[in-house]
Order: sequence, then C-alpha cells, then structure tokens
Amino acid sequence: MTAKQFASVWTREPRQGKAQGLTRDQIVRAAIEILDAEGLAALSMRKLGARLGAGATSLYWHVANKDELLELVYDEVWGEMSVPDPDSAGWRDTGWAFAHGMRKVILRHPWLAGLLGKLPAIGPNALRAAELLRKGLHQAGFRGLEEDYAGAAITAFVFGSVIPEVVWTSAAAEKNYDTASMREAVKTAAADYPDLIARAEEYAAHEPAAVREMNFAFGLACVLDGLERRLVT
Amino acid sequence: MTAKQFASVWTREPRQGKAQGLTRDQIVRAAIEILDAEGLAALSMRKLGARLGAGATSLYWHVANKDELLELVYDEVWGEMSVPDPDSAGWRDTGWAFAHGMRKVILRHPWLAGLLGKLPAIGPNALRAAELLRKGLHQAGFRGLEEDYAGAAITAFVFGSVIPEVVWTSAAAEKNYDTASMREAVKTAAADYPDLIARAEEYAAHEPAAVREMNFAFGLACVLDGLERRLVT
DNA sequence: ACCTGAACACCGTTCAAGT
DNA sequence: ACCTGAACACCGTTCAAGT
Repeated sequence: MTAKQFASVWTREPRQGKAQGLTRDQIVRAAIEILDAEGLAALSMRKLGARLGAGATSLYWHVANKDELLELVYDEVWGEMSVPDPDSAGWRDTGWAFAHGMRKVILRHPWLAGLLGKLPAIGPNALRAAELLRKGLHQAGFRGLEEDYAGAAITAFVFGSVIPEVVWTSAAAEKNYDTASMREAVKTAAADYPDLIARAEEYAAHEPAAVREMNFAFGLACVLDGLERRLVT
Repeated sequence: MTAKQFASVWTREPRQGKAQGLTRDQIVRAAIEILDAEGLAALSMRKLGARLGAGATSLYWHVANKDELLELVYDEVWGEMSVPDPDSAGWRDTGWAFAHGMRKVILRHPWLAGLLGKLPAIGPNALRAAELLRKGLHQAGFRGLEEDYAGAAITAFVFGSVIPEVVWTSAAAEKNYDTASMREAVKTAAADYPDLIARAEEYAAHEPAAVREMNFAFGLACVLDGLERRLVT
C-alpha cells in the first residue's frame, strides 16, 4: 500500500473557470477523429474516454448514450458540406453541386455509410441542407408532393451511389485485406458469369477515382434529366 | 448436487444419419428469423445458438465468425428477390421490375438497410441478380462502361430510396418510440424552416405506404428516363 | 466430424460516491 | 455541476476437451 499523496484545495490546481472540463463539442470532435482513423467498429466509449484523458463513464454526463453520440457525430459532419446557394444558379447546377457536396462528405468520412441505415438525420446541419435543396427545387418549379419526390430522388441517388463506393474500401481497411486478393475473390465468386467478370475487369482497368467519378456523374445526369423532363411536361 | 441422469448408448437416441446436427442452412434461417423479429442489434451468437438448442460456440464450426454469418444471411435474402426475365420484356420494364423486386426484399427485411453500408455483396444470389440486370441493359443497347454506369444508377437509386423509408420505422421499433412523438420531435427540430415543416405535414397527411410507393415510382421514372435519353443519343 | 464449457478480452450503461 | 470506479449484464471468439 503506498500512501496517498497529500492534496487539498491549496495544493491542487485552481478550477480556472471550468476551462479543463469536458465539452460536448470536444467529445464529438474526438469521436470523429477516432472514426476517421479507425472506422465505425473501433469506436467505443472506453476508447473515446481514454483519448480525452477521462473515464469512459464521464461521457455519460454530456451525452445520454452511444447512439445519441453517433447522432451528434452524424450531424456534425453534415456541417462540413458546402451547400450551394440556390439563388445564384439554375436549379440544375444547384442539384449537381448539392449531390457532389454530399458525396464528398461521405468519401471523407467513409464510416458514414454504416450510419445511413441506422440513424434518421434530423440534426440542424442535415435540416439546413434539406431546406436548401427544397428551396432550389421549389424555385425550379416543383410544387406539393413532387417537391419532396424530387429531393428524395437526388439524395437517394447520392446515398445509394456512395455506399458501394465506400463499402469495399472500408471493409478492406477494417480487416486489412489487400485489394488484389479481393479482386481475385470476386472473380472466382462470379465464375458462372463470364460477362460480369469481363465488365469488372474493364472497370478495374481504369483509374479507380476517375471511373467512380464518371459513374457518379452519369447517374446524376440521368436523375437530373428525368427531373427536368417532369418539370417541362 | 443432483445426481447425473444415467445415459449410455442404449438410452440415448440413435444418431440417425446425422439428421439432428446443425446445418449451415438451418443456422442462416434461424438468424433471419431473429433479425426479422427483433432487428439487427438483437442478433447475437449466444441468442442464435440458444434458439437452435445449441451452445453459442457450436456455431463456429459451421461459420468462421459473425460477419461471415451476416454475409450468408445477406445473400440468402437476395435469393427471395423475384428477378424479371430480360428476354421477355423491354429493358425499361425489366429495370422497373428489378428495382421493385429489390425494394420489396428490403422492406420485408428492414435490417438489410443496416448491412448495406457494412458488407459488400458478392454472394451467388446477389451475383445472379447483378448478371440479370447487366443482361437487360446490354440488350437495351448499353455497352462498355456505360453498361456498368446504368446498372449502378438503378441499384443506387433503390438502395438510397429504401434506406430512409426503413430507417425511421426500424429505429422506432428497436427503441419502441411512438410515431406521434417522433413526428413532433421533427417538427420542433425543424422550427427554423417553416416551409420544410409544411412539406412534412402534407407528406404525413397521406397514407404512408401509398405516398412512399409514389415517391419511389417518381424517382425511378426519372432514372429510367435519363437512361433512355442516353440510349437514344 | 461435430459439439461443449470455461475462459479471455472486451462491450455499453448504471449508480453511489466523491469534489 | 461534473467526474470517478466498481459493478452488472452482456458481447465475440479461442481452445482444450469430449463424443
């Protein structure tokens, strides 16, 4: 048994206006750092607490539970999205910029893909973005339910596009597979479908980032074309 | 201490040709039952083992780990998808049927949404469906990378559409919130955006299943229109 | 070949207690 | 008001041992 160190108000550091306590903001930022560095599965309350030099259970003063923390984190990153100004451009440019802005955020934080199907997004940043999209589509001429449908079509396309973009790389990162062996695995899995393999090989022959960007642009243009047509009619 | 029951080869049931052992198929089916009934978070190896009258660790003979089990489960449900025959209909009908088939599977197994961003889909059922979509788009006239882009656009739209459809109801189910209080929460969260609230209220005024179906049909028609246009040009 | 149980190294969360 | 540590009820997974 070692003796306890002497401690009293006089030996202890002053409180200094609560500058050293935990903040919800601080917690959220630290969580994002862990998520960016190690992925969704690696975030635990204990690890997060340790990173902040606090006990895991201290977090529960600032945050009701882990799911609520994830909601905060989820909305925080939507704040990074650069939203276009619907007043300064045509609706089509707005839609285009909106979709690319969303995509960029998810590519920067791939763990978002694992949260999309888990949490509803009703935080302030998500709502701000939703309102901007709505406004752009309203100015374009959509009214009533079609205003919703049009917005849903754009965001649906973005979510659905980015998920497969991200799921491979983040699965590979979490279990650290090498990409060559993964490609090989797909090839043997698809042995019955030579045409599918041929397609995968042509796809893989291109620079990944570039071909994905084109893939995204192609689909987005389809969606926007469809919206435009519905507007004219 | 209670005495052990007498047991020997003679009192024990015969082996009967290994009819009573666990099967991979059996395990996968039981897992789906749990998932359908209680959702993704409720599935544990221990619970699954118990349901099958076995120890949790027995499962590891048939399955490498939980993630692999989820991959099996994931692919298994894609087997339920009714895939259209691209030879018997125009490509647009095929695309339409394909998208609706996918959507139906996810709506029947909402926990799929939580897996989309987590697991790549390269099981046999997923590949069979992918090949069919590819074939339909090839017959339509898409070639090269555009064949991929077109397929990706359709599946992206379906995934992205169904996620928000499902995430609310499954979040509500897991924590059993009542829908009225959730709607109220959204309303107060969006207090700064009256137009957004107005839209949400008109949306909520309709029969949910019907308005979602229309939402889906609207966006899908946009995507297909866009594809058609790219085909003609 | 297939299954078991004990054990390990984790989880999220509660709560009485401290300052 | 904020933080701590011990404790509870779970996890997924490994592995020696059984049949």
